[in-house]
Amino acid sequence: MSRLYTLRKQAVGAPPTTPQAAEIDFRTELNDQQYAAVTSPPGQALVLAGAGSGKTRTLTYRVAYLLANAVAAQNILLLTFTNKAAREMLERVDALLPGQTGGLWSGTFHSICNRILRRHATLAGLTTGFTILDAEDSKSLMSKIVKESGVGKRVENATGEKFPKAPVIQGILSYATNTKKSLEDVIREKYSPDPDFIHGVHEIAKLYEKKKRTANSLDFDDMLVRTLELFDEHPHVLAEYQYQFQFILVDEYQDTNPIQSDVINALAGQHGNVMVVGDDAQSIYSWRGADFRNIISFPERFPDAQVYKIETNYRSTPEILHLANEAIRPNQKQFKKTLRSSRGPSKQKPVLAALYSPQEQAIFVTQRMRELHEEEGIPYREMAVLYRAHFQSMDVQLQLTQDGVPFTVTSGLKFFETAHIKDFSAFLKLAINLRDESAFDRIVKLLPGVGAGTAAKMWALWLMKATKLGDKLPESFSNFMSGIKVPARAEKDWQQLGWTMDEFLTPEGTLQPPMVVMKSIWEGIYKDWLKAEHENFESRSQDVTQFMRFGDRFETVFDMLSELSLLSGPEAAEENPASREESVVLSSVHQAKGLEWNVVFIIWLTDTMFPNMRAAEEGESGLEEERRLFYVALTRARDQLYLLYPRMNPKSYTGDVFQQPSRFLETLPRESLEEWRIGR
DNA sequence: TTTATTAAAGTTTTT
DNA sequence: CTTTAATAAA
Repeated sequence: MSRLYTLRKQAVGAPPTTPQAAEIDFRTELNDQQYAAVTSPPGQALVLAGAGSGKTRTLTYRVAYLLANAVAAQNILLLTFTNKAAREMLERVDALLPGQTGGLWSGTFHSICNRILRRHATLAGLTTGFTILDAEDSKSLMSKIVKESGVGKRVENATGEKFPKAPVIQGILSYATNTKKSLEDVIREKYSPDPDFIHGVHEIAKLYEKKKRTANSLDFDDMLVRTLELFDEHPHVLAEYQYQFQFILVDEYQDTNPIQSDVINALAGQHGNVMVVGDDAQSIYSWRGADFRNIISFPERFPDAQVYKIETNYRSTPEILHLANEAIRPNQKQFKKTLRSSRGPSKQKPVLAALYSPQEQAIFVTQRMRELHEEEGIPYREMAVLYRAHFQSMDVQLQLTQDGVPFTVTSGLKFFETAHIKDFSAFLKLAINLRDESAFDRIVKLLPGVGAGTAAKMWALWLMKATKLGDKLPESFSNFMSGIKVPARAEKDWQQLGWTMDEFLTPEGTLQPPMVVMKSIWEGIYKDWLKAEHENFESRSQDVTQFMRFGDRFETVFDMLSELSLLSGPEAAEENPASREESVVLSSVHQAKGLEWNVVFIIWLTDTMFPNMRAAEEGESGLEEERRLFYVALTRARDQLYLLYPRMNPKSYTGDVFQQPSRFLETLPRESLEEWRIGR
């Protein structure tokens, strides 16, 4: 006879009992609204926190509060938008309650799901060494499928219209997955209602799915999908996690999409202790399936939910806040809330300036930054340039370089996405997952005389051998590889590669630690390839050295790779040594979410760029999202804000084009702005 | 048939 | 600047 023995519910509402808890005075360190949210009883809670209102602080103290009330760290799950946000929050909790966060799970949905899948790889139909396809990997896999299958050609012949390219198909599949809509609906809505198209994309999707399974690899969306499948097929696994995560906290809830919502619901299970924090006005990821109505409908979906509002803004000057409030006002769909500034009036009103050209805009930004730095002593790291799209930062980058102002770009060229770093890590990926087609392709195409055709033939052979081996490491890579034919001029390199990969193995037949493996790759083969391939060998080899330093932190190649693929833009940039120095930040508005600076320049505020023309064409909902994005941009600034746009856009072939100022600028109250006329 | 080279054109936002 | 398309060469 088994017996159910229930542990008493942790008393969350009870006064602090541990000695550490006594040291945190929650009442005085938080304002009334924050305090109410932090001390919320178990159950569902929605915290609506305006921009700059101490959202992170609230979440941090909530975690501390739970810990202080004898909730064990391993019973808490903290879901954040970036891994960096998770790390920072834990550091802050650790400052409040030193050494008590061990065992707490935190990170993005993707990293948490990845962690779960690694633990139950076999149950999920994978092997422990499964690899992750980043956006580029899955794109090239997809285009390979389109070419190989001939589906594109066939559909084009049948319809006379162009078949979508790999990135478009990928976008369609991903959107369908994230919104849980049917593929058919999404194609109709986003592309074409033609049955030939729908059928074609379906076919591609199937082949793509099959290829991923054969390759023992997952793309980003798969991490969530496969976790949910795992829970579905193995209820005891789900139960284990439901039991573990007694308290779930979700940051940036306004940007969660239906599939992420499913993950939350699955984990919350019976206890339902879920606190979600967000701001509907800052929902900017609808194109990734997020729906801000999620946050608005939360109280309806969970009738017992407590709702807390946090409305005091500690970040911005009243002028900036007033501007932001006015900017978002035209949006019909929003929670009404009044953000009050806790600060006194500023000495510098927000500035609006029209520049003649993008170059002049860049000169203005650079010159003003240098002034603020040299005359007012504002550190460079306290200044940022924000824009709607990466390419809009090019002029500024050029000018900053010319004038010797140090800067970091948090988007665009991401350290881990540069060709040489991806090449380098492909060796590692292949070592832990012999079936990784993307990695194989990448490596093999580095050989002289090997292109797509030869690579495909080699892959067929390789896969057969790997399958025969059954996911174990070969005893000798060189033997394993010797049976595969390569073109005459690649022969020497191919052999060398085999010998190099032999060095990956320990005498016991397991994989060496990351540093040993990476040294082999570098010394054994990649150094020479890189030297032959690129002129700027020096800077690229420094990147590789930096990458090896990153890898040295991990005990196994497994750990290293699973972390690697999940690093997002801003955090990946931090691995780049240049970014740690004192430097100005250039960032897309999306990536600036959750960050703040003393001085913010928003550039390219013209009517085709911001709002983005394509988004504006989507109608009112598209425009509202652009407006929220503008709101996010404005509320990043603490003290000084510069709104800039060029009057003229010089294009190479059509000649100069006049620019309309952004329609968002028209609704701003003039009395809160200072217009600067720019002389030359 | 496959690879290497050269010319041309086009760019939202990202875990 | 980066990716794709067209052409030359092996």
